[in-house]
Amino acid sequence: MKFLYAGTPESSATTLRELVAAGYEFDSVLTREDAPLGRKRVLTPSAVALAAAELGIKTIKANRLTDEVRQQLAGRKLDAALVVAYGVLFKQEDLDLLPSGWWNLHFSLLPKYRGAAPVQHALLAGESETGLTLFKIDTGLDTGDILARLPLKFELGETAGEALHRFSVIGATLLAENIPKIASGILRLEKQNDAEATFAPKINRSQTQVNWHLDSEQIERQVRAYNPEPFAYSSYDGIGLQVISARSVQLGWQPDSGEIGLVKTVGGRIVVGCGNQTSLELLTVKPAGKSSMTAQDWVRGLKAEVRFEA
RNA sequence: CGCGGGGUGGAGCAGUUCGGUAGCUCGCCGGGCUCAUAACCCGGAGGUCGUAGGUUCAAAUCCUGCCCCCGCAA
Repeated sequence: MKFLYAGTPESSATTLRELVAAGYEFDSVLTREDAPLGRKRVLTPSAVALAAAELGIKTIKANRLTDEVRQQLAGRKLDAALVVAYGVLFKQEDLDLLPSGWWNLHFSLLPKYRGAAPVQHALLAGESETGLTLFKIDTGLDTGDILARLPLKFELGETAGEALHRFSVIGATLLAENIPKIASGILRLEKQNDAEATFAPKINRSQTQVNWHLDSEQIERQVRAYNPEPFAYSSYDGIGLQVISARSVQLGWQPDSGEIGLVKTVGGRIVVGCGNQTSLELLTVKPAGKSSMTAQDWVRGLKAEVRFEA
């Protein structure tokens, strides 16, 4: 049985490493093409490409399956593919290439949170629980028939990055358990109920600015969901500031509507006034142009009182 | 050459415009006060001012090259 592994980001690379460490072998890896990254626009391979190189697995880089890529895949006589966050939809002719099918590990309990950012959206929604779903890929967006589901709880204060890493490790064991089934072809699949579907589109930077009029609990969720990418941010006096970590607190200060966005120090802790008389304690922060620092350090260097643009 | 911010005792900042040997808020060490403390008081250690070179009687501060960190944009 020859398997292909397809994926792109860090969490997918984690799953790949775990599987290989557990003794599973892949004929080849499919990942996105190198992309220009950072200030210097250096052409950078994806996390999965790096992992594959490290593990010595043949790598095919493609942002979509062209005829050439299809020929390459066909030439390798693959049986099935495990897909973890590859970031590309497949056409029927792509799916037909592999006799035992393409299987996707998705980071939610489908049909909820279909799309690119399921963990982030589950956090935003304040879910205490989400999970993993392994399904057979069809031409829709996370609409295929389900082979296995595994519910998972978020840990207290967990960020999207932390959850993603944890889930990708657990995901490797879920895949490992099901690889024999896929290989045997003896499968019992369950259809998704499309009526219950919800969507988790890619996080857009325009939505990550903190709206201090919201309840602090809601803002805390955003801070966690947008960490480590792209981070919730706010600004004051034209200076941008990323909120790396924060938590909703009750410290006896009930900010009125005129104090929304105001930064105060209460008992040595740095607190921002939010909507409905709630307040958010800033823990770690990164002012534009600076490295990340504790909120205390940030305030220590300020010259005057700060009020965030709400 | 996409735009921009920054590198000053362990941390965050000031000082750079108008050169004259380093300051603030913390942390740390020691002592005191207190039932006690993240509070307060007293004392102390700790800095090649990113780096290389230049100008000058004198450079954190002026000039030139280089390195590193970061925000935006992509």
